[in-house]
Amino acid sequence: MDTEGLRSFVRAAELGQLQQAADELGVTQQAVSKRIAVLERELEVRLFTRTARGVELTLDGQAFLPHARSIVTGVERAVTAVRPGSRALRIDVLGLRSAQAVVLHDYWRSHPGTNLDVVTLKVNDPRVAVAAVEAGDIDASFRTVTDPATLPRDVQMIHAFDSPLELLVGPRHPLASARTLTPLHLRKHRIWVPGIAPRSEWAEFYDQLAADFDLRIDAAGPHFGDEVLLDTLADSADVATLVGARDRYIWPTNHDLRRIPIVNPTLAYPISLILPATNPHPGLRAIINHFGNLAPLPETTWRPFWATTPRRNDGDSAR
Amino acid sequence: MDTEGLRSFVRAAELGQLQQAADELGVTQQAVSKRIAVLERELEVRLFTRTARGVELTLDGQAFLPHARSIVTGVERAVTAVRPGSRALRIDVLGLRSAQAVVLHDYWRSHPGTNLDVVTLKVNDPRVAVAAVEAGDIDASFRTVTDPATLPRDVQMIHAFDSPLELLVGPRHPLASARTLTPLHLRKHRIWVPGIAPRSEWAEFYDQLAADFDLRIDAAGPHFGDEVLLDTLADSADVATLVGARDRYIWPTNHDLRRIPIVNPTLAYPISLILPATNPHPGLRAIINHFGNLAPLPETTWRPFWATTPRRNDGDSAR
DNA sequence: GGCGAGCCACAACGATCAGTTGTGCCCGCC
DNA sequence: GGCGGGCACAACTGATCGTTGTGGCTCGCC
Repeated sequence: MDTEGLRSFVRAAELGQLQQAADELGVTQQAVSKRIAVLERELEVRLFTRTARGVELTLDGQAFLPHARSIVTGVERAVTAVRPGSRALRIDVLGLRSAQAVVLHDYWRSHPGTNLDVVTLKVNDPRVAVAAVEAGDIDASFRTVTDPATLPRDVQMIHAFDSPLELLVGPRHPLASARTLTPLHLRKHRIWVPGIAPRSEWAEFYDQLAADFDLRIDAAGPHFGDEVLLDTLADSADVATLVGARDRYIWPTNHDLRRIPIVNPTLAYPISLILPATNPHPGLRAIINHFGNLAPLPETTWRPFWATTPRRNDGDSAR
Repeated sequence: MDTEGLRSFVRAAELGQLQQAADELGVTQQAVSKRIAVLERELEVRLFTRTARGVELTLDGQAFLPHARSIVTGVERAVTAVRPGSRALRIDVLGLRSAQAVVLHDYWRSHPGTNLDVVTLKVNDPRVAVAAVEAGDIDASFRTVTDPATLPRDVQMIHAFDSPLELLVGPRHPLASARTLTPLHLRKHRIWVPGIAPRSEWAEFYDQLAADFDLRIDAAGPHFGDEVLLDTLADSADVATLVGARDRYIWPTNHDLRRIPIVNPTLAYPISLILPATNPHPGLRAIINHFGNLAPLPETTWRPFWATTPRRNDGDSAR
């Protein structure tokens, strides 16, 4: 099916004449007539009744019209999503289940019609993200560089929001029945956080966390996928892991895992946003404002060093 | 833009290989490669990075994919909407602002995903609606035949719901400040209901209403459109009209019109549904059940004769 | 390092199709 | 009856689609 044919059909239905539709579309009347005929042959249905003064929708045509309209507008949206220069707001997230994606989804649901495209860089390296922002391939990235001094002049990083951590354990784990936990409760228990690249910001985060609270965090080892992780947790009586409270990890009900909030202090993973220092995409401002609507964390919240030292270009510069 | 190209793109993106996508789609790998190339040329953007083991989405490809998906599913929905035999539930209403359309819209919003097409027959004659139901062009019609005996054997009419009437007046009308009215209050006031075809069920309805309550209902004269009607009402100190309480007539705020409910007795226009007596569209049952959720009217409600005499095949036969 | 397997792109070809011009038909209107 | 507006059919041409054949590339294996 050809979308030009659909566009012709929609315009012809709206104008009631093939002739006018043809003029608008910059083709001959015969071409529009042919396009409609092709559409009708494809659908094995008559879309218009031809009259002396133009065309009129049949019942099938009436039923088809709204669908055709939505396809045509869908095509327009699809084109603007990638059209260089005038493309939709494009933001890089770590994964579609991450807290970042959840927050973006919340924003999008409360702002229907926003032209927002959520993508994930193939290379898991904040420097690549910075380069992509600098090059304009993406408008913003939810990644973190722990040393803001390494940012190019035309790229800035701002604090987006904090993601409080929760303990995720299986039913046989000794902490499984707790309603809340403090970091001190986690001592001596093995916390397994697979798939952390060495020297990444998560590696730094967990290193600091382990040092500050004397925890046993096992951040080495490969990650065989969420399924394996969840299966392991469900079966184990002594392994737990940490997840973001806003993450949307969906596990099958048969896993019977528990999420237990950690308080006194709350442990926050700071989510940053990398964006151009000058002329960011206009749609970004509303999203950054949206971060302010998220439930704030307690004053006592623990954060890694790079979120407690002053950040370059924080806050106002993006508004 | 060709929707087959979009379908190929979607499948290739999902499978990560043009080859596999080609096999599934029943064409050669080269054809899929070409389709993608055409798409890329059209969008002036690279959608895939080609690797030795297949293809991988670029950022632009990631941004484009969900849009392409929605277009492809839109095409499928559009086709099933008109495909004879397996088409969407198609219901004829008097107009998109009528109470019937509002109730259908309510239903559709509370049952997302329902394949529902709302159409309007061009010829405003219940006999045409009956014929269309009989022929299978539509699955049901919100029209009324005042004499059920005229229905063919394989077509039935059931009572759908009642639409209580309200008075619609401009600010200068003497009844404009009333909060509710009884039919007796309407005596001596001119009620203008344009566009009523002689001998139609509305003509009968208003004739009976005028006779039973001694009202002055002017149901003759052509209808020049809702805009003219609303303009006239807004300016006039002595003309009023009747509208259904569930209708969704949207008027510009500058019209400053008032809707005044009529009670003691409530005046109900009965909305009927014409549908096949045997094997109605399976989706109809849920809609008919939905009518039961509407707020019931008082026992004392006034109705025209054809709604107070026993109706053929009422109620259970449709369940 | 060489080689085969798997995958994608380019080339050439035939069939089909889209759009153009020219023309005829139909209907409503003067 | 003649005219005007609008749509459909016919014939033609250039573009396009899908096919077969082929080459280049990368990875993994011996």
